[in-house]
Amino acid sequence: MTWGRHGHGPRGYHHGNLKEALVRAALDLIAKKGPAGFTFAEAARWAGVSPAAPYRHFRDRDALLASVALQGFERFAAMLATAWNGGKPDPRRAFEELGKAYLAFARTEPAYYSAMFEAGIPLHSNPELLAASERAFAVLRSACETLITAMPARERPPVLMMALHIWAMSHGIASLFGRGDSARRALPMPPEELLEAALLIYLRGLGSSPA
Amino acid sequence: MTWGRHGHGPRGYHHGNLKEALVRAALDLIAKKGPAGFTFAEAARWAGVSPAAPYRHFRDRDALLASVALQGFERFAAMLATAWNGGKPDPRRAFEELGKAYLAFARTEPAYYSAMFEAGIPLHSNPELLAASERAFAVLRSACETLITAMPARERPPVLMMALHIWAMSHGIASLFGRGDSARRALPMPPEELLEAALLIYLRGLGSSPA
DNA sequence: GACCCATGTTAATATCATTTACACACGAGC
DNA sequence: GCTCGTGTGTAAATGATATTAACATGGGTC
Repeated sequence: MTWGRHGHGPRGYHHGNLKEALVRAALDLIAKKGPAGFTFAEAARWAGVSPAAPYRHFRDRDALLASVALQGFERFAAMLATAWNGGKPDPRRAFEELGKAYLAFARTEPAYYSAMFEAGIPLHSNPELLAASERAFAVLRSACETLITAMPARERPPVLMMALHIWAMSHGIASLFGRGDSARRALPMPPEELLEAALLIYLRGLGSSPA
Repeated sequence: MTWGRHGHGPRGYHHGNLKEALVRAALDLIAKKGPAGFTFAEAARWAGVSPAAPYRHFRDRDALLASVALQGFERFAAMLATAWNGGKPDPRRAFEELGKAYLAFARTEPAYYSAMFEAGIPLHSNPELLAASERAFAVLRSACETLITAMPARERPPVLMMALHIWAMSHGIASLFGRGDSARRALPMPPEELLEAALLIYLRGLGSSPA
């Protein structure tokens, strides 16, 4: 009962999958023209339905964007969790993988990333969205927790602070330098290395590394 | 020859200051409804001219946005330079002031900040804009240089890398947590403290701080 | 004092978001 | 098998927007 609907081939009066198709269409359009260039009507066209059809599934344009962001946060959390992999083989290496995964997501899924962080969607207006973003952040936080417990008690920073620092650094690098073609600035090194170096320095600053 | 033009009082056929008035109007509108909600027509209305008038001064909507961003980068650079103040009274303290100034700008001038970093304007399409952003970055970079020269030769990191790290961290905190009302997340501490702590840890990680 | 050009205006086109009234179709119940 | 109801689409209408083209104004120049 699920077609694919990319504009080819006829279909009945009912689409069968409009909601999902619209999310995918939004992704493609955002990827192509940025979150601002994305248009409700064009998403409908791409899904092969009339301009009014999307309103049966989303209250308005922002609701569709929020849906994209929600799915984005879910995949983001999953990708981060996979990279962290419970801290194996060892926390430090897993932590590096986590950082790489963060940038990889921003680079390979710029549309999701845009919807999540740049579309200006108020997280607080949507409990599901907020919860999904919390789940993604929780991965980072728990990774920090693991790293912290491996530190001498005297050096342990507040978990939340450390997690926020890591997140801010990752997000900063991702949004300033981490996008494929629309990178805001030329870099002397790939973003991954920049982040890796930052994490090393930061962790050393916490005192968790043998000089 | 410069009025104020806020919709009050008559004016002749010519405005006299349209270009500047439009930039200011754009600022107000962006502040009020985000860069996406800003509309060319509304800016014209606010300036008291017909919807077509702005086209005499800006190629299109994006050009106006770029103008706002340009002015933003200029003020940003000036504000950062003032905060850094040549590294006085001493580099470490001045560096902290620099960080605070970064966040203060994002908080007190969210409209500029949005136009500069979130409106999706391609820096490369506009040499002036690129140059202005370079000037702002140069302040940060030169501050890093000063701090680095004060470090033991053995510990000195690459200037550019350090500047990029600081910028990314500041930008990350500013965009994730640093906006007045639209803050994306509740924080256990003010953004300024979060950034200050991050900078301390980072600098310690570089080895520039006496343990 | 006539003219030019920068700067505004009006009018027109095309596209959007969004709403309302209407159409179809599949499934529940008979 | 038939009928009705609800979930999904469609068509048409409204009001706003971006952008362009043709026309208007008026201050400054020669």
